[in-house]
Amino acid sequence: MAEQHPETLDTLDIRILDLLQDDVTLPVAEIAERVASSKTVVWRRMQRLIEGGVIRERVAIVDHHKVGLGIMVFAHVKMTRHNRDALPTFLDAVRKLPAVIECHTLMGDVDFLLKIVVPSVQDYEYFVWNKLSQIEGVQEISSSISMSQSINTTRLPIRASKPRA
Amino acid sequence: MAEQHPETLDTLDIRILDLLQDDVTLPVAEIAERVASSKTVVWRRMQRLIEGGVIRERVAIVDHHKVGLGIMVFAHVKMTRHNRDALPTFLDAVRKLPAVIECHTLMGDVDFLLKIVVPSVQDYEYFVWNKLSQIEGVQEISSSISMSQSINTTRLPIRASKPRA
DNA sequence: TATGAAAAGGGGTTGCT
DNA sequence: AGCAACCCCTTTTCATA
Repeated sequence: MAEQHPETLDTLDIRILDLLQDDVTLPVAEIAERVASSKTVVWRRMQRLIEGGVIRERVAIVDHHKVGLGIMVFAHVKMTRHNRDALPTFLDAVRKLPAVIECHTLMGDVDFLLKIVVPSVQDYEYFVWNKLSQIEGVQEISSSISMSQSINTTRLPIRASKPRA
Repeated sequence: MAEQHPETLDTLDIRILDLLQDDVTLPVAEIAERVASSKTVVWRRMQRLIEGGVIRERVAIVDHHKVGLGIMVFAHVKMTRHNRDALPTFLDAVRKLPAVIECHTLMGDVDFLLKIVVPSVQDYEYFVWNKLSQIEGVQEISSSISMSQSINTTRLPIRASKPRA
């Protein structure tokens, strides 16, 4: 397991992150102005946030409609009961499918929740029959098409970390 | 409705997007080298992609564990049948809840799928009772905690747009 | 009209105080 | 922590095909 415990973030860190979560292209000087601090301080904080892995990555977010990936689907995948060894196998297999942009292990009876993007419903049908259901140990797949994403953000609501109870 | 039809993207656009989806901080010169093109050409393409909205935004992705938002939950929300006017109300209300980072309208009987991040299970309990279930028209909420995110990327698998059939 | 080169400007980065 | 110099990258302009 990687170290993923909360870092100690003060108000300044949080305000910097708030801005960066909206726009990484903001000049350091402007961030400094907005958070009422200095260029040097903000720059050093940003380095710490990046090196400490608080900022995992800085990326371009692409509009899925604009690139012909109009269909977004959530697929609940249930695995056969007696083959728990198949879980890593499933993850390896699913990692090779670039249409799968999220894969969550859920508590409860549904084993995985996948978020998938494809060009069309036909493509999704193909994907399910020829890719997903072919993976060993997959027992049941139930799919829900997302008709619209009224909220779809990468922005996390960061607050000052509470001291551990 | 905003124009969201696929743009015509050639191989060069796609290769640029592939790099930018991983790292927006790459210098134009280096992108040019990697895609075997020139600085000027790549720069102009990037401008078009940004202005055309293909690149929706350029953001910092924050590790939710590192900022104390260790609990990620998917909530299926079912609305009361006879109050379809409540849908926009629901969306407005949910937009005011920063813990909700995604809200999808699904086909079928479940009306909404929400992705929510909170510090702890206790916070989620509070969130459901005092926020989510208080919204008018909400009939039923069923929640699944994500135990782990083995895939969690913003990267879309972009291919050359097929001509419309 | 699209490209390449090169100049000009701004911002990131570093070292010093 | 602040300041300032430096260097690199972005952005613009201009010349060319």
